[in-house]
Formats: sequence, structure tokens, C-alpha cells
Amino acid sequence: MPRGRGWRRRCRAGAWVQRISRFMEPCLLLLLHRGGSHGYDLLERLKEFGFAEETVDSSVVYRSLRDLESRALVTSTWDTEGGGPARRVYQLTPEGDQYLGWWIGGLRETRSVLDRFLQAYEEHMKLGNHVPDERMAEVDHRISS
Amino acid sequence: MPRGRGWRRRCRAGAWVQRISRFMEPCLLLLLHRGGSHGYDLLERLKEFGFAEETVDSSVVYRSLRDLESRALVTSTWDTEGGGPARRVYQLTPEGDQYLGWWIGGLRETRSVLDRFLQAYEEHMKLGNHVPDERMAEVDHRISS
DNA sequence: ATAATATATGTGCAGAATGTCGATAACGGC
DNA sequence: GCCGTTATCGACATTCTGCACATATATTAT
Repeated sequence: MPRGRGWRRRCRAGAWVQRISRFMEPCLLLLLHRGGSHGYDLLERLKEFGFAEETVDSSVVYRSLRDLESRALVTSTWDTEGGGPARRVYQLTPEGDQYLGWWIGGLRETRSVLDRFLQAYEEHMKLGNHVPDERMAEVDHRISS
Repeated sequence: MPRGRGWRRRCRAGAWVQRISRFMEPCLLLLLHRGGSHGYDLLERLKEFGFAEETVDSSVVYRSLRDLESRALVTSTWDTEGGGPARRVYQLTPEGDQYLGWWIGGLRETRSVLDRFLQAYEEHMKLGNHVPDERMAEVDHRISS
């Protein structure tokens, strides 16, 4: 969320998108549910869930994976086969699978909360509760300056 | 998100529900769009959007309102009419109205990201990618102990 | 040879967001 | 005077996130 005077200035593309807290975690868990993989590969595959390339920081991915491992929700082994530096390959544990289920439940709840909010907004606006046009124009002028 | 060993222990009712960052802000803005009001009243009316009474701390509401005011998205005046302590009555500004619109756009995007994720999960599970029952039972035993 | 690039995994820090606890204060009823 | 309700706010701690940077190996280009 943009801060300071002139909130529009900080609405950079991709940044500050209203997001779900720690959303990367369930994404990683789902990817790992499809099969073991390593951080760098997961980083690429996160795009599938709407993480734009520019907006994902690799350190967040690695940090998240290590955190999951410290909670025994994934395990890791080193893979030195093939070229390039060694890769830490993660595998989902049964506990991690249950944890993913917990996330899914919470996210479904979040979706229903979100739906109700957006419906309430549309309902409210449908009734003609708009800010008068002349006031809006005034604001547009102030914001763009 | 539950931390530490045994993630289930910290899944207290209402707490740690996967949520949208700063979601209280658009809720307050929408409530104020329906008409000026004061913090204590808004605190009550937040229930409408799924904020359970036990999980909302009043200080969070007041902090959010003062933050909005510092960004000129709402204004406030003191109301000393009626009994009890004075109430700070907030009004949405045209800038605040625009800001609400920005939130709505972002939340719609969030909803579509969430939908895609949940669909991907269901799609994946539909194909029989379950953790074998005997392993699950094993986990259930470990978790409940 | 060596320089640059791609792959791969991290640490440290600052600032933002959130949670918890309690202080303050006015008013009404006893 | 004391207590419960209404009402607002400060202070502190913790958690989350993004940014900058550090490290190391293998491949390709010069």
C-alpha cells in the first residue's frame, strides 16, 4: 500500500499489489506436491501462480524453503549430479502435505471473505453512491500535479 | 502461519487465518463511504466483513484510521454531543474514494490469483495425487501425540 | 588463460506490518 | 467515591518483506 502524500506515486507495476500474507508458502508446497525440486527451479515455476518475474525475490524463496525445512514440512538433499553448482532438492513430507491442506482451507475462507467484500462494494455502488463528478475531476487534477 | 515444531498447536480459532495484507483498510474505507463514523462504531461494523470480535484489536482500528488521516484519505472532527467520551468522527475524502477504487482493483486481481491457485490445487488432486493412506495415518498419529 | 555469464544458494539489514498490553478519560448508575 | 461501559491512543515486541550483497561452480566467449 502506497504511503506518504500522493499515494499514486508508489503504485509501481507489480509492487504493492494487494496480496495474501505468506502466499508463497502454499505455492511452494503445491509445486513440491507435484514432485521434488530445488529452489532455483521453483523460483521459475512460481510464475504459474502470478508471481511476476520482476516481483519475486530469490532470497524470499530460499528463506521460505529453509523455514519449511526447519518445521519438518519438507526435507532436502544435495544433488551434485549434472553441471553447475550443487542444488538442494526439496521433498514434501506427509506433515507438509497436511500443512498444505490447512493452507487450502484457510485460502478458501479468505476467498469467501474477499467475495463478500467485493459484493458489498458492488452492491453499495449500484445504488448510485458515487462521488459527484465535479469533485472527482478536482481530485484528478490535484493527484496528477 | 503457525511456527515452531508441531504447527497445529498454534492454529488457534480465528488466529492465523490466511489473510489479505492490510485488509482492514479497504473495509474501513467502504464503511466510511456509506457515511461518516467513529472508530468504536467501525470496530463493531467490521464484523460484517468477517473480522471476528475476538480477533480485532481496537488499537489496530484506531491506528489504521489515523494512518489514513495522515495521508489525507479521511478527515476527522470531534463529536462531543451525547453522553460518554468524545468521539473522533471520520469522513472519507475524494482522495480516499479514489484510493478505495484502487484497492478494489487490486483485490479483484488478488481474487483471480487466489482462484487460479485453488483451481490448480483441485486439478492436481483430482488426478489422484494423494499421499498414501498408510503414510497419512502415520502422520496423524505423530501429530496428535 | 581469463573474463563474462548463467546457475544456484544463501546472509544481513532496514523498514513495514501486525500483535499485545496497558494508559487515559468521560459519563452514568450505585 | 467506585465501577462498568464507551472511546481513543501510545509503547513495545515480533513478524514479514524487499533490497543489497556475498559466495561458489560450471559453461561459454575472447
